[in-house]
Amino acid sequence: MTPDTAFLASISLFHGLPPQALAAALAAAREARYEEDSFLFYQDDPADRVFALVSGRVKLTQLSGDGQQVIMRVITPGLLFAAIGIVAGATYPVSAEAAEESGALIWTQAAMRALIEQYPRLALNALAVMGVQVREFQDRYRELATERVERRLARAILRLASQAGRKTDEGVLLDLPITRQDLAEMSGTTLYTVSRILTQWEGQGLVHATRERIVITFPHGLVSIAEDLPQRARPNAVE
Amino acid sequence: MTPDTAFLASISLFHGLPPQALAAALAAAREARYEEDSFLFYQDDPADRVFALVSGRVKLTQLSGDGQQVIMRVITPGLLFAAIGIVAGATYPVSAEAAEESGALIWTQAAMRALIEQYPRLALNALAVMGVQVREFQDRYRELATERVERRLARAILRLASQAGRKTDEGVLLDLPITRQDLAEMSGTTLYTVSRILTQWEGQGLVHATRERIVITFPHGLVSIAEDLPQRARPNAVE
DNA sequence: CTGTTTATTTGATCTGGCGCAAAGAAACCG
DNA sequence: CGGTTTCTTTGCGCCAGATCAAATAAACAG
Repeated sequence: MTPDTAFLASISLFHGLPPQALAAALAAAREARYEEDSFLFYQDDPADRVFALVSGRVKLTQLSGDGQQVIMRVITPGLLFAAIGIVAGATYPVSAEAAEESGALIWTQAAMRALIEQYPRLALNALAVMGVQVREFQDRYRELATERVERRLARAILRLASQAGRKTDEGVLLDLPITRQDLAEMSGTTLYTVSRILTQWEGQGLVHATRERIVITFPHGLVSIAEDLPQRARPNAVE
Repeated sequence: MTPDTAFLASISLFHGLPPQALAAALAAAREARYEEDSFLFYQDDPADRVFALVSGRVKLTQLSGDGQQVIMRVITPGLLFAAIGIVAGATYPVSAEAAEESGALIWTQAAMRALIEQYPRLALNALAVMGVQVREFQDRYRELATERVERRLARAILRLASQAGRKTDEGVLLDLPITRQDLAEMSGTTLYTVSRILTQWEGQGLVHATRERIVITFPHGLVSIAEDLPQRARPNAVE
């Protein structure tokens, strides 16, 4: 499970870099393990490190003044996060919590800046990574401002499926433990509403949801809801 | 009104750069004028230029599939926007529309990349600019997911005041024409609700709102609402 | 196996704020 | 200046979805 340069090459931050750059990056990183429910860093901590997940799952959450929590992203292996740690003087806008036993590569800000100095391409890659994030949050912001809960939930689940979906004979399993509360925090609603919508989808044969486990049995149906296409029920579904 | 290097130095992208870098940047830019209601670029256009506003006002808006519009940012002179244009292969996530007659400096992607090559510090500055944006949208996303309309509207108005507020003897004037519809699109609600809340605030002596014009007569009251402090009405307000 | 904790469902109730309609009111234009 | 356009207000009905309460149900600890 010790990461190699091939692993690094799969991380968007390192795309297009020469082998010796990958080797240097690997040498500059340190690896750390985190047990379930432990925190990698907290919101408002000085952002002085950059992370890449090697194994496990990490949730990035933001807390409001009155204690309400929102899940910003779920990190799966191969993803870079806390990229803001490259920038001097910043603080983390979210907290990072291991949803299960996890391993991560860590670069200090100094190490990352030294790498950038040597391989300026890294800075452009980092800009691209940030750009994707700006876009994603603008999109999600608009969704939240203009769209119904059902559609937002469909999108949240499809997003999860795209990064942690595993094909089984029953359908696409979301390969991470996820509660109704988590889904609510990802789509800006309440666990009650999530529960009701899932029950309804279950009746339409779109998903099979049990405790902390979601299987998408008819992905096209969810896509229809997310995109607002007309027909929704699964063909042959028992109504 | 022709911008000089002093103007460039005030733009966050160019912070800490040596004078000759500013001169080079100025030489690499071209200036353009836009009349009211004209578009600088459209959402989903290839992002191949970076802009800095010299004069006027520009609205960055995002349109959803079914035609609903959201205002992402209001750009005032001295602000950099469309920074995503530095990154190869991206598209603009928003449209940019001149809210009044405006002037902007424009760098092509090629020009900007050449500058970065020469002054790598630029890349780190660009990262910082993007980082601020990621944070801002994450914050606003959470607000939208967890907070009431009244508070979101208070925040939207205070945000506008911080970048386009002008002190008058009546209070802080939002120095740009802004409709109820605009405010609704900035805070994720409808123009009806905005109108009602403003009327209510007017009664509490917090603001003075007329056609396309907002004066904050008791800023502390708005802050109280934005931060959820207890007392709200203006002392001596006529109820 | 049993008690406890954590997650889920479901009914009942309530309400913030949306959407419509219609009537001002201010700006704009020929 | 008179007609038109644009912006704003306000009453009214309504409903998506939040909130509350309580009953399962699944996992877990000892």
